[in-house]
Amino acid sequence: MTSEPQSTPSAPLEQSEHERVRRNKRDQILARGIDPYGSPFPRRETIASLRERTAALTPETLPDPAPQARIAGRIVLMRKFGKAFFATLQDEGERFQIYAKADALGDDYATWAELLDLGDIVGVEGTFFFTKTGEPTLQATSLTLLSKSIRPLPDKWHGLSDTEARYRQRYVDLIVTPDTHRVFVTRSLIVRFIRRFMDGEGFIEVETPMMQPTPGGALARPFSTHHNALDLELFLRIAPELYLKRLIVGGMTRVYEINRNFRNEGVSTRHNPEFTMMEFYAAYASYEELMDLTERLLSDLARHIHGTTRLPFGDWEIDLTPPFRRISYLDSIGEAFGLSPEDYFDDRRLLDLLHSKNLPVPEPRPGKPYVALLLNVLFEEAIEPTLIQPTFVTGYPKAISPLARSSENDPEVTDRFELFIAGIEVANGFNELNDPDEQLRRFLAQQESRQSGDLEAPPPDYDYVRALEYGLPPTAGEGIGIDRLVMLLTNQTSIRDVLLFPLLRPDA
RNA sequence: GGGCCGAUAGCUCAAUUGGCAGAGCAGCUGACUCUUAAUCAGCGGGUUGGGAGUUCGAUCCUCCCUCGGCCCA
Repeated sequence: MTSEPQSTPSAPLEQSEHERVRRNKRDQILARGIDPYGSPFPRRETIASLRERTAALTPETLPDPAPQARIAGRIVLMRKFGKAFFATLQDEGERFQIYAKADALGDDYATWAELLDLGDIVGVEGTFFFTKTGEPTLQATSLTLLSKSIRPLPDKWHGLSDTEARYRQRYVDLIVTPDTHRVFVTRSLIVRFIRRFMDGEGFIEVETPMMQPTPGGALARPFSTHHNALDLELFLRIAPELYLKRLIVGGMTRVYEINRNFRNEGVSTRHNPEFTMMEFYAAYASYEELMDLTERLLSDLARHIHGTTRLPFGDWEIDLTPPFRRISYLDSIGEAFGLSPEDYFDDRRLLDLLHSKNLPVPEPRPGKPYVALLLNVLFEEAIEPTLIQPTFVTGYPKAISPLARSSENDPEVTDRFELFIAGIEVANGFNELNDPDEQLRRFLAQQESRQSGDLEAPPPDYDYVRALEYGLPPTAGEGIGIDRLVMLLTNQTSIRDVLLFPLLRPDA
């Protein structure tokens, strides 16, 4: 994988001066018999480890002989003098200063002083010491070029602030924006913690198809694809729900899956066409138990990540200390607009209300009871924006919950909750419908909406109905949006800032 | 899909009532063996996102297009 001595750019005329200069330096390095794309650098210590190992030392307590170290990283700052230079190496987001001087490195010194650039990746072996300003530093006894960088890095002080460039060239963003690196490390910690938590709650992690012949489990338009060998139309899943419940039928009583869902819809600061969800199902449990579990998960998670359950998000401080507030979907609307329970499903009354409050009147949609759409406008306009502190909303009307089981107390509503934090929907859970005939009726109703033009209504999944016919135990299930959770815990107000590679149109 | 804003050197940003496009960093040359956004002296670097129009003259005004951001649906 080493290159020829001569520069072989794909588009020579488009090379910047910087790139020409760097390619030229690379060639000079080759001419001196050094591979500019060096071999592995074994037994390298991370900068974090070196820092930890020397944290307790001071210039007065520096032992003799001083500690030796062997580190590697990208040169992000360099200060050259005539016969010596300092460079700052970056490794896993951590920085460490190295010092190289002519009388210690001999002939090599001139090569490196002349031919190293910002952005080059080097390995350094040397002796730990403190400079006279007290900076912990590694004085190089040998220096190895591990990879020559032939493109200049962004401004060492201002970094990369062009949002588009940060998303398109995330690798550059990760090099120069410490916060970006921090967010994605935290994301990893969050997912790891959630897995450990779920394992501890007796769930087992499973993986179900991402490519499905019948997309289901949510209301959304799918992406479609094609399997050549089987000549089969397939859909990227919009949810794993129907497969996970098949597993409950099969006797796995507690399962979870953390994986991608794909929904063929627009992008916004809260939506990306592919996003990560955790879905989990617990046989014999109720949605109330899942609310309790969710409270424990989120508060433990916040403590694990932040050391506290209070965390900053945008202009707010979110308090994840349990218990979370719980409100009723219908009653919260009723209270906000002075409705009595007998008005909740009264089209005329709700329409008058929308007009009098100057709220948008929804277009009727096939297969959806109009009253549900009216209620939804009222909820989204008046209630959702007020749900800053974590709040469980319960008692959703049956009409907008096609997979949830009806409540025993009130057949018009379902045993369902949604969790809102900072106005963002973070979780959605309910007691699962386990009556196969009722499930089939709902599938067929959705098929009718589909045929009359509702592209979000999924087609019937007859095998799923068959599974229910074998008997699904009473089961509660929940989905938690991982990206949105990461946003909350890392104080990022755009989902693109918690996705390494958010979807963008191809570069012009 | 609609509204508003943006795209100028590798990066971060200026500028022009429409008149030779600038700075800092980065780069190059030189000086410098404890700097840390090193410093000092000098030098080079531009299809002003793409296209069309108005004009003697467009980075600037108009229109179309591309990409992005924010808000709304």
